[in-house]
Amino acid sequence: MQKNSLMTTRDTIIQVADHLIRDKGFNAFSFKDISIAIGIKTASIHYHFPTKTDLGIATIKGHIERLEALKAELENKSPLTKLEGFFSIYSAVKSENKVCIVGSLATDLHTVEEGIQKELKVLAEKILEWVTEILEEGKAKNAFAFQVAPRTKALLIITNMLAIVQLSRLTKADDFTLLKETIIQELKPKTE
Amino acid sequence: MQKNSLMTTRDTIIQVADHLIRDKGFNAFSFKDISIAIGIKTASIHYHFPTKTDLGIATIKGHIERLEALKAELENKSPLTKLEGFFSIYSAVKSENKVCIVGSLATDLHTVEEGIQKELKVLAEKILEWVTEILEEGKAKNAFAFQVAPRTKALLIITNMLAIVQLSRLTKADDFTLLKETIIQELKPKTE
DNA sequence: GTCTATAGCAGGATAGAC
DNA sequence: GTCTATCCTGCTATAGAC
Repeated sequence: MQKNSLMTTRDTIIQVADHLIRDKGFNAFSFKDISIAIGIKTASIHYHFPTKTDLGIATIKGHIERLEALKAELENKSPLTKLEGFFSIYSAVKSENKVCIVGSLATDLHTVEEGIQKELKVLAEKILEWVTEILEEGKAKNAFAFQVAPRTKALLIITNMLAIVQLSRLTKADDFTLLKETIIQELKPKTE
Repeated sequence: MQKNSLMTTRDTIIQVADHLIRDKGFNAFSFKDISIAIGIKTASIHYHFPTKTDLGIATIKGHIERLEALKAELENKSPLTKLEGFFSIYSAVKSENKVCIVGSLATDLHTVEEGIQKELKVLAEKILEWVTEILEEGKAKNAFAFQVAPRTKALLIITNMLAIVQLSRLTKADDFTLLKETIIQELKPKTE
């Protein structure tokens, strides 16, 4: 990863940290990794982020911002387009064989400071709310058919995505695409 | 966790390591943690397991053994009983607010040595095979109804379990039970 | 804002006594 | 099989020059 000249050093650090967390986990990445990746000394990283916790929080906040932006961008689109937009996040994750930030930090939850835990809970709730809304709208418009409560269906779909990027590191990378397409297919109303 | 006098020191170390990995992650637990938990010095742990990798491999092998034992124990039971047996693994995980060993190590996969990666792949494949078999049998006996291929349905169900123990650390602990019961309900054939 | 230098600590691992 | 003592490495973080 090379520092893009259009980005601030601060944002570049966050971007590299994000990739490292999702590739190796929060406890396995070091300031040295970032230092090497962007050609800056570790002491300089501390100027932008006094502690590793600060960097972790900023990384999660970045995800929240991008999620809000995606949601706003798709506001007037169809429920199916919205859901595909949500899935596109995980397609990008899988294309690099990384994992979802929520899954990565949830497994490390009991080792990170409270600031990170709190911010992660905000992100998880926002994801769950958005997918629930998409499913509710889809059902109301007969774009989707499912029997359980929208929030329950959202949990089922989110857990499918969150875990398949992890599990397909061990089974087959293709299993990601298989699940993504199966989920969309099963949501379509049966024409009888 | 206290050393049970009926267990060998070796097995006690594995048991503690397993809990630590699923609570904090492989990179966050230390020999010192085990040392404190069972009242033995870290150097003594190295007598049983020369390296941390050796301990990690032994921990995964323990899971494989218990999975095979559970599978054998349920061999002559109904598909529903088998599936509930599989879910009981995750109920136990969730009751301690820990996560599945597969998810924990999959997120750390790129930081562990090849021996651990290989053993984890064996475990993941065995889980996938078993659940696929249960679903195939259940469909053949009209105990379960589902539209997709058994292996695909197994992936959907396993990812639900694997991720809900992670995600419900952030949303609600009850979400685990909600998903478990929803999955069983949805598998039941519709009586029309 | 980035650097050099270093403090201070914790980790995995080993040697050798008992 | 467990102990004490220690090595070496890598980590987060800080001080102070430029």
